Amino acid sequence: MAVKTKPGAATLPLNEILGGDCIEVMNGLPEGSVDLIFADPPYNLQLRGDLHRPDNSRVDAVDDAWDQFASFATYDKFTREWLAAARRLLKPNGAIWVIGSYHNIFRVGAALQDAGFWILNDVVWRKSNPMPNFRGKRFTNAHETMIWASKSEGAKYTFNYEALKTLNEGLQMRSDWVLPICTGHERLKDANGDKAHPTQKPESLLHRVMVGSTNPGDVVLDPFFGTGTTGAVAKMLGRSFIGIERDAGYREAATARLARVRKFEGAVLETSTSKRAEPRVPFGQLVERGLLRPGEVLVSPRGQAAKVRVDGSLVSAEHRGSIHQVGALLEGAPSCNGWTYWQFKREGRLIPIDLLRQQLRAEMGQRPS
Amino acid sequence: MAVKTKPGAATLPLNEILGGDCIEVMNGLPEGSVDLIFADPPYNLQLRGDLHRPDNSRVDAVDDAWDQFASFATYDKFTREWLAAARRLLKPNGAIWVIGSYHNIFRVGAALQDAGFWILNDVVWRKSNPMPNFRGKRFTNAHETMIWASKSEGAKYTFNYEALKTLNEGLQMRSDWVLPICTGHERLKDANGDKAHPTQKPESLLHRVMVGSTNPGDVVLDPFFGTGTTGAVAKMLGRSFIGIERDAGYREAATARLARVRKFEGAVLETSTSKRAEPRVPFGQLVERGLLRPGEVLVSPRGQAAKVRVDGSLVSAEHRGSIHQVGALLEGAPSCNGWTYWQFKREGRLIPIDLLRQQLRAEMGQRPS
DNA sequence: GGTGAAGATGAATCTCCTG
DNA sequence: ACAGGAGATTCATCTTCAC
Repeated sequence: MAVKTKPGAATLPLNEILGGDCIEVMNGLPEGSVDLIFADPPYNLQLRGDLHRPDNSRVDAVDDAWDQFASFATYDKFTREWLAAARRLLKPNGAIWVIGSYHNIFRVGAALQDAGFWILNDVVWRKSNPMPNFRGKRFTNAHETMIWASKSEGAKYTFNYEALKTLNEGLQMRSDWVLPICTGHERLKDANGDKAHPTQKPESLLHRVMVGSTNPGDVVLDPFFGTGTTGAVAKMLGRSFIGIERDAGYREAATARLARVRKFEGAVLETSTSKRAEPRVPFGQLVERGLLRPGEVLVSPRGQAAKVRVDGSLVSAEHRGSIHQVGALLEGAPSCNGWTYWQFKREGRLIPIDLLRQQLRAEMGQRPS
Repeated sequence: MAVKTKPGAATLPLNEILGGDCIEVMNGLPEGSVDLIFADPPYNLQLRGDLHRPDNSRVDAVDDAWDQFASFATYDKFTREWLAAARRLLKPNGAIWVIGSYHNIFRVGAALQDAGFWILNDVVWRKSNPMPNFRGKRFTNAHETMIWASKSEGAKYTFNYEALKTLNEGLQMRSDWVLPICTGHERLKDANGDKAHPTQKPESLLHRVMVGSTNPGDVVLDPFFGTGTTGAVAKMLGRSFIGIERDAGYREAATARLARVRKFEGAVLETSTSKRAEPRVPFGQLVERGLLRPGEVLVSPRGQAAKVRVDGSLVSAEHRGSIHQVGALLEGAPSCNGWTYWQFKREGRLIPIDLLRQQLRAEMGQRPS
C-alpha cells in the first residue's frame, strides 16, 4: 500500500520494507510525514579484535587512544547523519525512541541533543533474564537504555498517560521497565535453527512504546528494521509502519513474520482516556441550561458559601470571579479546579457540581462515562 | 593529615576538604596518586518555571547557580576540563564513577570516552521512592545513571566480585541497583531545618560503589564533595578521601558530618536493602508479554464475559476498567480481587488468570538487586 | 506511651487553548 | 507572539500531631 501525501510530493510507502541504506532511503521520503521513529542502531560494540565500523569496514587495531577516537568519530558521523535524516521525516509533533547500550548510547544521546531533539525521558529496559557475566570482572550487564525525545523543545508529543497507568495497574509508569529478553517461540530462527537476528527485541518492549506514544493509525518508521519487531507490533496495534533494512536476509525473515501477524480488532485497541480529552463544558452552561439557578449557593469543602450569578461567575463574601478563581482565592492557592471544589445542595444533601458537568457531557453524546 | 607521596613531590592531603574550584585544585595535586574518583557534577537541569504538586504545594527545585550553564557547549567545555584534570590524578589502574541524569549523562559519557577512559559498565540507580511526575506528561523519572570507567583500556581495575555477590545474596551483582533516595535522619539539615544540600546522595549508593571498586586504605577523591557523602562512607569503610568543594557552607556541613562518622569495625554489612514481598505484577504485563491477547475473553465465576484491551483494561457489555473495577461492578461489590475473579479459556478449559501472574513472578525471580 | 491520621517532600528539563 | 484563564495532576516515605 502506498499513499500520496499531496499532489507532486513523494509517496509514503506504508506497511512495506524498503531495502537499502537507511540514510539514502529516508532522504527520499517526504518531509514531516512520520509520527514516530523507533531506532535500534548498530551498537558499535568494541570487542577486541572484532571491531567493525558502521560501514562494515573492519578496524585493525584499537590499542591506542588515537584509534579509539577515530572509531568514535566515525560512529558519531554516522549517528549524526541518520539522526538528521530521521528528524527531517518527523511531523512537528512527532517523536523518536532510540535504544542502545553503554557502548553507543552516550554518543547517540549527545547527538540527539545537538540535532535539536528534546529529550523527554531516558527509559531503562531492565532485563529480567540477562546473560550473566561469565568472567566475573564486571557487573552483569542487565539493562539497555532507551531515549525518548520530541522533535524540538515545546512540541506537543503524544503521551497516553492513562493507558500506561492502566498497564501499570493504576500507578503512573516509571522510567524503568522490567521485561524479559526475546526468547522462546517469539525468537525468530533461520533454516539451521540458529537465531535469525543477533539482537531481536521483545515485542513487549515495542508494545509499551507504541501504546504510550502513538495513536491508532499513526505512522511508525524504523530505519534499522532487522527482522521487523517494530512492524509486527505496529500491525497488531493498528498502526502503520515503514521499515528500512539493508540486509536482504533480514528483510525476507521480516516479511514472512509480518504475514503471520494478526491485527487486533477495533474496540480492544481503544485505551483508557484522560479527562483532558473530554469536551470542555463552560460552567455558565449549567446556569443557562437550568441545572443551577442564578442565586443558588455553592459550598466549598470548608463550608464557605458563594452565590451563582447569571453569567456563571461566583460571588462570595470577599471574592468574585470564576469557580476556579474564587476557589483559589479562598484557599490562598495558586490555582484551583472549581469543578471538583464546589458542591451544591439538593434535598439537604451536598452534591459535587462535577456531577452536573458529567450529565451535560452525557447529553451531548460525546462519551459514555 | 597530609602524606608525602615521594621526596620532592607535592603532598597528597588525605581526609581533608579542600576549598576552591575543582579543576584548579586537582591540577595542584600529584599526578597518578588516586585510586578512585567519585564525581557527582552539576546536572544542568534547565528548569523552566515553578512546579506545583496536585495539592498545590510548590516543589523545592534545584535552582542553584552552580547548576546553570549557558549552553551545551559551555557544559561540554566544563565537563572535558574537569575530566582531564581527574584523569591525570588517577593511578594507571584507577577508576572513575560519574553519576548523572538524562540532562547531562550523555554529554559526560561521550566526554569520558573521548578523554580515553574505558567504560566498564553503566549502572542504573533505580529509586524505590522517586518523586512522581505531577502533571502526567512523562514517565516518572525514577532512576539516575552512573558510569564506571577505568583510566584506559586494558587497565587492571579493582572489582571485588565476591564481595558484591555476597551483598546480593549470592547472585552476581547486576547493573541496576534498587536503593531509596536520601531522606530521614541521613538527610543533612541546616539551622532552619531545611535540607543542607539539594542533591545529597544516599550512603547506600556510595557503600556499594566503594565495596565493589576499592580496597581498604585506597584513596578516593570527590571533586564535587557537597556535604560529604563520599567522605563519610570512605571513613566508615576504612578508605582515605580527598574532598574538593567550592561552597564554604557545604564544606562546613560536611566537616561537622565527618566528625560524627565512626569507622566500621569488623564485617561490612549492607543495611539498605531488605527482602521485598512478592513483586507486584500489573495485569497489563500479561498483555504486553503475550500471555493474554488483546480481544481475548475473560470469564467471571458467574459466566459473565469481558474483553481484554491493549492497555490491560477490560470492557464488558456494560462496564470498563481494570480487572478489579469491572469485577466489583459486576458483583455490585465495593471491591474485587480481579486476579482470583477472572478466568481465561485454553483448549476448552477455564484457567484462573492468577496462574499467569505466578508464571511471570517465577520468571522475574524475586531477588533484591 | 501507643496508634493512626494528616502533613511534608524528593536532581523535574511537567498544560493548553483562546484572544 | 504573548498573556491570561481553565482546569488537570502524585508515590513512597518520613515527621508531626491528635487522641
